Amino acid sequence: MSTIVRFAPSPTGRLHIGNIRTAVLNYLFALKSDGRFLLRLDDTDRERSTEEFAEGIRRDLAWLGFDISWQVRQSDRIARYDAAADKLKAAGLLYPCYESEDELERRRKRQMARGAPPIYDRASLRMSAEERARLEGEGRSPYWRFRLPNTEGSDGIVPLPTLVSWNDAIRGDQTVDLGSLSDPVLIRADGSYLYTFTSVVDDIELGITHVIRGGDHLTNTGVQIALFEALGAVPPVFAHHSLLVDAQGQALSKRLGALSIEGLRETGLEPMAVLSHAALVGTSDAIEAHSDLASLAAQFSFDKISLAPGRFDVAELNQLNARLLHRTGYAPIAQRLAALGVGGGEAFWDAVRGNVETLADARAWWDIATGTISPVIEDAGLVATAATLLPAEPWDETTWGAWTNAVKQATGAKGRALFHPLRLALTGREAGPELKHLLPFIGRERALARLKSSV
RNA sequence: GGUCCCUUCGUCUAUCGGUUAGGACGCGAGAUUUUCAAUCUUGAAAGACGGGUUCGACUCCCGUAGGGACCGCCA
Repeated sequence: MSTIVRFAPSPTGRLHIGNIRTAVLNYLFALKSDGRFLLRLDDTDRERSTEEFAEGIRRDLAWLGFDISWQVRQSDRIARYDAAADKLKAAGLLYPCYESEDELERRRKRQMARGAPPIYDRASLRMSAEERARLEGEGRSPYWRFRLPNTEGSDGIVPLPTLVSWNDAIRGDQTVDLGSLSDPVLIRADGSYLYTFTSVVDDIELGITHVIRGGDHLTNTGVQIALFEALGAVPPVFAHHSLLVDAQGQALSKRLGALSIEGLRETGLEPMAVLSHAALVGTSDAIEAHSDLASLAAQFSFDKISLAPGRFDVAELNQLNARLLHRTGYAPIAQRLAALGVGGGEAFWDAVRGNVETLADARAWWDIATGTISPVIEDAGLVATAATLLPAEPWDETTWGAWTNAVKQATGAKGRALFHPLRLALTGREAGPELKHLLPFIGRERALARLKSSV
């Protein structure tokens, strides 16, 4: 059986680095096992899901370089959920409940205050048919709960400890006690379905073989395994990775806009830098920039994924991005450079690539070379002398050496005393690419003007 | 309040009872660049704490501390 995995975000917000970690882990596993990757938009929450977010998610994934040619959305699959729900109702595994949300909330708080677990007491399950009829007569429409199989040996109502276990591809043997959980709500009072249910129905019908998701779903998995079985299906393999925390070790908040993929893209990061970091953080592999997904996939393995929370550090991501760019040749990015208005072709890129953190920095260097800058005159005398010694054009890579030697002879300056004032006057910057490479792009006219800017 | 998970150099981690505790990033130094940045080489740097078990513990057990997840008519 060939591998099928899915990434199932809900279009209630933009993707952030934590989501991408889940996405890339799924994607790499599919790639490595020659399987398929499904993008499933979990949009059953009508209140919060929007088409705009759905579009944003697709854009983010496309930018990252995922092949998202196979997509489904849960809002298109309601008939499937209806059928599965009917099946459960017929088997007496889905029962109507009539408490209001407020009532449930109050009840939970009371239980917590008493130090008791906030578990639903199955009050509606104990209800007589007459009572149900009366409530419905009043116009109350029920919401529906799945009756967890945790009453073996009891009266059928009182839950008993019931362990569900599975062998997690990342965490090893896991168990969840269904006896300590509430019967999950599967259908809202308005008739819409909840994730716990739709996810299982889809996983069954779309033939998902591996569910790779965050550890925040660990308890869901216990419930969902019971659902798979209630629907007569064999559960897929589950793999729960740890969640990401920020550089301070705090939980990654979805509110942090800068960590959205959109935000990362806007700051000029390369997709492969983001992907490399997302795939490698919290694994035993070195965090280094890979140039393509295939190379990341080649070394993917569940047992390399740590159980401890992964630490996401933007500074590290920037570093990764810089290193990726440093070793990127001209051809793959020629178009993007042109789009940024960077000229000079391959020679210019080779001159500056060691000094860029993002591609936009190449534009900054192009502007420094060919635009208007504010020269910094550190040593007016030396700079003035240098101006008079500028060779005639044409200039090439040997010009810098010949010129600085002449300046050295004339002034006696050498080393830092010679080069630092020249760099400051020519570029206005403390650090930068080798001037031997940059000087030809500045050209004699601009160089002369910059050197003479002190007078 | 309950259940579950995690804790090794600054960071991400290797080790699955016996190691000089290894690697990667970052940091320091050297080389190179007649300057800087980039690049290359190299160095420093670690088992949360307290108890056990054992000839021997980073590794197994218990406790403490810290962090995380879940306990929704969210996903």
